Amino acid sequence: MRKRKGAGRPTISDVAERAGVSTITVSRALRDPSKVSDHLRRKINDAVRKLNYVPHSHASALASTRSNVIGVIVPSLTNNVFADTLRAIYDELYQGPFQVQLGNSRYVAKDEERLVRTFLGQGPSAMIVAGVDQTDATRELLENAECPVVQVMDISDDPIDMMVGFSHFEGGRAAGVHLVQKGYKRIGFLGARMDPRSHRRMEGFKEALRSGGRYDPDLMMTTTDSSSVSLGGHLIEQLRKCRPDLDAVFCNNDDMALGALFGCQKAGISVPDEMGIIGFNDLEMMAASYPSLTSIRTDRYQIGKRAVQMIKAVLDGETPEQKIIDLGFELQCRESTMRPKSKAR
Amino acid sequence: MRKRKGAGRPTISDVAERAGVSTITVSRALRDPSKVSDHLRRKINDAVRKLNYVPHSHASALASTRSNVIGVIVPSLTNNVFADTLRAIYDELYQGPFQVQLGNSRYVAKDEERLVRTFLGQGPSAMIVAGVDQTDATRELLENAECPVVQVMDISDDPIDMMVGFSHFEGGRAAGVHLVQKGYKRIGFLGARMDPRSHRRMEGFKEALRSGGRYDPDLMMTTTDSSSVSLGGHLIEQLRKCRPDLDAVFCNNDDMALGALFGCQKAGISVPDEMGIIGFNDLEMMAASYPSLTSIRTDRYQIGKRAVQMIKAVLDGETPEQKIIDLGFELQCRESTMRPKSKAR
DNA sequence: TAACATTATGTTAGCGCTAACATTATAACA
DNA sequence: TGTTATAATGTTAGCGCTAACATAATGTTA
Repeated sequence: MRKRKGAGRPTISDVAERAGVSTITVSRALRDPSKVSDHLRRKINDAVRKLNYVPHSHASALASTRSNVIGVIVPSLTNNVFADTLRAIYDELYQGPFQVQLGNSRYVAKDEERLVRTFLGQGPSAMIVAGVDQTDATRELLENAECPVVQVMDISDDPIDMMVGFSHFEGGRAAGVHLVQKGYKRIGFLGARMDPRSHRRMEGFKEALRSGGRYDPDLMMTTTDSSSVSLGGHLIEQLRKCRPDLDAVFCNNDDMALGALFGCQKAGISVPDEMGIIGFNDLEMMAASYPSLTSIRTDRYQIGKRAVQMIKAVLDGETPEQKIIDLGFELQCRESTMRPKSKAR
Repeated sequence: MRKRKGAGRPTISDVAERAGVSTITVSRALRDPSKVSDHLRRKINDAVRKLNYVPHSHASALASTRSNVIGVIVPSLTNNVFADTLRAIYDELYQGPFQVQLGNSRYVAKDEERLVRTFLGQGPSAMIVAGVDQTDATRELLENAECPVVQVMDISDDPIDMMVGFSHFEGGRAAGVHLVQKGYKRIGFLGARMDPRSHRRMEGFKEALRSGGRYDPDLMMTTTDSSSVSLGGHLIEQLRKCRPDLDAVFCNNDDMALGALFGCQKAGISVPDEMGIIGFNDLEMMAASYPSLTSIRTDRYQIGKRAVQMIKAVLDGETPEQKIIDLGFELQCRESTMRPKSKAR
């Protein structure tokens, strides 16, 4: 006799038998209780509890051609910026039928493409991807995907489907304007792991310096190394070696800014008097450091939350009033750019 | 006529038809190419590429009663400690058939239980859970799970199945021994979010102080607030208010240690002369700060890597030579505990 | 060359669930 | 009261894949 054994755990028919109903009634009772009479629903729930029944999600996905999986692709698992957004996504999805399928592209476009392909292969309910700089192939895959797609962290005027983020260019520009206004003269840029978002921040920053008459290409220092606190220290040391008259830096992100602060302290350079420092993202530590560090605050948690809310709305059949949500940013001005003799105009 | 439409994408029979073989041959060619002749394998691969075929993982999981999903449950998505371990898990699983199912228990035992229940409902290939302090119900679920289970980050002598981690008690003790050896006299503890692992670190620390004759219960300061840099600053300020003679602290983790450093700098207290500071985990920033911060280095990445390797081995039918892997830790002695007039014995 | 082992491929049924239609019980109405 | 709408439940087939067995093709040995 040809028999397969299954996983051994109770199935929907075990529940049905025990409750004295058909399997489809159990199925309905679990997915949409309103479709089943109180009487049977109670019996079914009893049976479920007795048997410790858990629906088999793969079977359900196969039969319904809906997976209740939301694919999320981020470029880093260790970067706090994405961690906050991820946390929001998980929080927002905690109650409810959806499960997260998380992928780490490690800032490699080809890896992202591979992940998108794999995830789409599972017929996800929705996709969330970081950034707006997908390869053409990835874009095409996502455009043809039959599910809502949200690009997060960044915005552009050409969404695949929906977007939640803020303008990195404007964020960079705000940093530049701030340093110019504070009266700093020889203003540099420290950039690690120059991904597309960092590039746009740098471009915005440059533009601000240009309009302020403070742009000096020699002071723009970038590397493809991944960002870290120690790297911030090394880069500012290096930059100061070539250009000892440097008097302010905008750092790619907060780790670098903290590193730059330590680098200055090590070299006996006073912050903010001899060196202004501004970071990006405003991680929690920025307010707690001594001196406290100026940064551009971004609301990563809110980004994740709104992305999920948009997805839920679309899956519920609603049409979102806006496809692009710009959450903006906010300059947090702290001690690290508070020159006593500020030349604010 | 009764017809269902499916998801519209190519199925294994489309590939089979195009390649002129049966579906099972396609299935074999994809899962275990060695079982199919070169000739057919080539034709099948061509067809796969032409049709852009991606196997339907749910169908596969259902038919084979194996899901290729590895469930991972961590208490925090934003804590760097788990992020490193997670990254290792993803890296190690990147090539190969396995997919990660990630859950965030947010340090709530009941949430962990819920997640374990849900994950087991999908028939995972393996489970990785953080810590050794599961509820009885969670333990029972995992013990009865028909898959390998690895508890990570911590170790005990009573594993559910397998373990990779290190002794937090010993880590705490090492910190205590170090401060005593360095000649500090009034040694405190700053602990945020006192989860079970932090508790064990504190207990080890206390024991070291007791044997060194330096234990003072009034100097042990804990809170259930989640740890942060600013909290480290607040706590040390508070502790010093009550006990101005405090001359060293062991911090729960590195964020707190960094905060304590900033707190001291703000108050004009010199580190390490007037205050020794030691953290836990040795995040990257600890070496880069000024003064650099002493910490207990733990290899979170390795923990994740080894956990996955153990799982792979077991799934390949091997029997691991050891069920408990103690990866240990390493004291990184830096400036923050380098008293000039050290009274090392 | 017969007898048997080995390898490559195929046939069939079923994994656990739900879509689509079918049927029956119940309410609503003229 | 019979007709029809509505709600509650059931029957059947099939989602896309692979386990288990069956068969055909090839190799190996005495």
